[in-house]
Amino acid sequence: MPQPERADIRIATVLQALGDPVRLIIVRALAEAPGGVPCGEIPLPVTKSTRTHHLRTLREAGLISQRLEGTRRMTTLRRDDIDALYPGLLAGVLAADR
Amino acid sequence: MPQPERADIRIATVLQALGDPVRLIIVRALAEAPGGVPCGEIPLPVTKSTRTHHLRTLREAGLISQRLEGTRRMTTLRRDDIDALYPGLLAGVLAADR
DNA sequence: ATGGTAGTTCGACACACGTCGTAGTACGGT
DNA sequence: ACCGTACTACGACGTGTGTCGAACTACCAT
Repeated sequence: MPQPERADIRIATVLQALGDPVRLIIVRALAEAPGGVPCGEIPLPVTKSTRTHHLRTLREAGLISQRLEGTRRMTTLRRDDIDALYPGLLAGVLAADR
Repeated sequence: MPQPERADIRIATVLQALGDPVRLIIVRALAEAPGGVPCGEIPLPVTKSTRTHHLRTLREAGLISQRLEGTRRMTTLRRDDIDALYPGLLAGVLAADR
């Protein structure tokens, strides 16, 4: 499950990852559940494989972290890392009405 | 010079516009010059036409505003609008070292 | 063991995107 | 009037991206 260190996270990659409606849904859902969520439980208007694709994009950008838990992949937002690198960014994104 | 009203700015479009290295250079340069800058004066590693393309992307996303001033296009960051819609977002982006 | 649940991987496909060069427009100065 | 400066517009090209279905893997329960 490759995932960048905090020092390797790039702002352009993070912003590009956030700039997709489906991935925004994921990030918003994860922000509501600080303990993490089985990624399959987030309702998304796409198929399983597309879901996997978006989760990989977010993970490789450094926005989320995934750990195996039995047959599920527990997904959490890396809020501490993102807040440390880009203070206010997530708050601004999550505050958006549209 | 089409440019969205504040109410028509979409977070996904804004983030997608910010998720490009060249456009990040532009936004950072504009953030340093609150009064606006002739867009040709920002050093960019691309040709004129590509520069125009990126400026249009930023303008249509609602991030910048351009007004004609003689033969130059004065470009300003719409910081008030973005800060009002997504408080902290620009601060986080601009705080990024990498 | 068997089967079901949860995800990933692999092509494939259409479309969007960044880039360029060339041509065009518009304004200002000489 | 003419020319230079500053940018925009238009196509073209290669690459990246979001989407899907089908096949595969891993784990748990029965």
